[in-house]
Amino acid sequence: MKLAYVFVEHPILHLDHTFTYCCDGFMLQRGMRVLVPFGNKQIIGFVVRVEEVDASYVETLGYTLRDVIQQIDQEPLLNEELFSLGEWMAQEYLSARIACYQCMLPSKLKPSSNHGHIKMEAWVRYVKDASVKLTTKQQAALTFMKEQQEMLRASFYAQCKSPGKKLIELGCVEVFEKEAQAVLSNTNIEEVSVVLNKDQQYVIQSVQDTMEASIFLLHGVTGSGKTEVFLQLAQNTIEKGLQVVILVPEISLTPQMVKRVTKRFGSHVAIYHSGLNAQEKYEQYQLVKQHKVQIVVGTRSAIFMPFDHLGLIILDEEHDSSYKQDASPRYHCRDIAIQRAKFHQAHVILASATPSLESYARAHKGVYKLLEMPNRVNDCFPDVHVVQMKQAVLNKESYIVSNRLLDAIYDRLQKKEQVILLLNRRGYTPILRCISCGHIQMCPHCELALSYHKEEQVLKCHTCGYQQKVPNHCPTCHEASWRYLGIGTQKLEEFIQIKFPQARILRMDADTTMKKNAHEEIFSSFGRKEADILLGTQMIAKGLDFENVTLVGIVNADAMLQRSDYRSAELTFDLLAQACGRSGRGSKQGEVIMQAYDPNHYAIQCAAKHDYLNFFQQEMKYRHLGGYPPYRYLISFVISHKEEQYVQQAIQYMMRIVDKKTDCKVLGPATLLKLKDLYRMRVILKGKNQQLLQLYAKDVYLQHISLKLKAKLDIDVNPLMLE
DNA sequence: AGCACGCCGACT
DNA sequence: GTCGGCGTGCTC
Repeated sequence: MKLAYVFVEHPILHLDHTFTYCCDGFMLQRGMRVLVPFGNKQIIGFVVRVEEVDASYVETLGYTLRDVIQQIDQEPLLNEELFSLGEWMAQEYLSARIACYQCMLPSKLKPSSNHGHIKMEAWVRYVKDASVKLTTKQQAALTFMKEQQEMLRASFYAQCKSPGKKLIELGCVEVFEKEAQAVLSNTNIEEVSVVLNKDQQYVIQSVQDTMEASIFLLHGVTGSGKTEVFLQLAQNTIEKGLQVVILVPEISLTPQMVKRVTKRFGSHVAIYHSGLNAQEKYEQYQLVKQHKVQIVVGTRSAIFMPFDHLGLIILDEEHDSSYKQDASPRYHCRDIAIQRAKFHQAHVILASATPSLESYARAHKGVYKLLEMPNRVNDCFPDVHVVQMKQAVLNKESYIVSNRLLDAIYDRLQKKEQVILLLNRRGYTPILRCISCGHIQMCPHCELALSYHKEEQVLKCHTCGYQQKVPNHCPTCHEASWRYLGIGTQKLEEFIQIKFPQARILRMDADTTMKKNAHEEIFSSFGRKEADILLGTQMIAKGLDFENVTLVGIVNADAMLQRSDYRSAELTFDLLAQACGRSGRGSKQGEVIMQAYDPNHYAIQCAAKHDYLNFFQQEMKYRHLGGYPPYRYLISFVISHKEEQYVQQAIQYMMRIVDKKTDCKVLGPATLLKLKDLYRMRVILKGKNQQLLQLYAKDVYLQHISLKLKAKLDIDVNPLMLE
């Protein structure tokens, strides 16, 4: 008797073990999907092992064996490398194995009941010559098909019209079904003769001269020509017959990377990101699996593409937090990249102008090889001015935009140069407060103030999406007077428009980029100089290259510093440094103006001086004192439920377990803000030994499951956000 | 995650 | 006396 051990489709920890089915009569292999009975439902399972046993063994199982209903795949979906990667992820991030396998596959191949069907297309192919006499046109059509062998039916009809149909009737040409395939980019490969500068040559040489597979940290300032280095190394790798993956944080924000790679490598490139629909993703996936492309450019999930001879992994903007998945399995793309590179003996290049402290610390210790590109291609950094906003307000200047920044904007408008204004807050004003009683309008589902959006005349919750009309009267004291506190992108736009009525302004934030391709439209419109000022949230600070931009204004440079997160200084520095990189990329000198209430903070000072190393050293001191990463590892546990008492209960059980653990520190329990009607509490384990922490965490979740508590437990290994 | 089984309140 | 609430437990 043949048994199949399968994981079922539900990604929950207490189903994270195999279920055994009889699979006599099926040709099953590890890595195939099957339809199985589960309770009184039929669901998808993922086979991990097939075993031949004798009938007597089945008696000892203690449960009645049921039969596999249907075999879904004829070939395994995952190879051994990806299989063990999934297992490793489950251990590393304490998540259900099936969740790991699911996130490695495009949704059409996912072991889950709601996977869509693969699109088929009708094709025709040549079969045989005719046994009867053909007309001249029919003969011509047949000769044509004989040369083509096969083609899309629609194209065949368009080409050969009714003689073609006759050939099908005669059986000379037959119709068959074939999976729809991605059309490869037919961009003409641009012949380039790039002159590399010294830094670029040095980096390329260093990587190429390193024989054993290594991890490099490429620290290159914005505008230092990193992309050209990637392209050269990719070229070199595919010439050796190996595959390349280039990872970017978000495709919609980095259209220029895609453009440059496709220009250079044309039809050798697959693009993979969340903007594609399920069919498109499936087609791109197949391109890699069938070796039709050698290079993939994509976001986080592209790291799971079915490579089988990977030679180079590039993680651009490696510090970016979108590399971390914020749902289970909470993996970091960097970890996966390193893991896969280890298997393939491939190089990894982590690149950033502002590397994460973790990566830079490792490079310092020699775990990663540090490569520096300290110079800009055009050899000049923008001038940076920090405006002390306290002083500006005392001078009776506007509290939104100081005179210094207004003057600079005026100057650029005169010179027909472009301006980018950054304000990390969307909406009109973030808070609506009653003048007479001080009541603040809150979200009914979250413990957060609602933001006022003037355009739509509504109050929005930026966390859960709740919306309501602005109430006429204060619900507490029934007065009809509101005060609008703070400033968002809508209000900034209005303010700037009043100050500069002739200026053409583009606003870019979550509200203006709702629909597909909105990012690209806004960027390309700005690139065509259809606007003078681009203003928006942090999404405008990343990776863009507009040579006519000579002024970047950061309206509230220190807003992020007010957050309590241990990474707030790092995030502030990153944002400011990235924003500085947007100015003066062309031939003209660039300028950056930062407005801050606390201009002496080292994050602002270091960003203003383009001094990463100084920032790194100061921030490391702070992390050392506070016992934060990269000196310690963290694992966070969040308990949530609609009813507060169940959260309390689960936390108490958890505290009893973690309090007994040695060699680690327990932080909390801390009560988090209620979000989406869920009460939440968090406990953090902190320690020097990551493996030990993971062991403890496993213990916590096993006990949590066995106690059958109502509250939900969420585990995050190496959390990036503690707020 | 579903879903059936099981024990206590408002209805014909 | 029954219909149905959602609490508890199981799924190879």
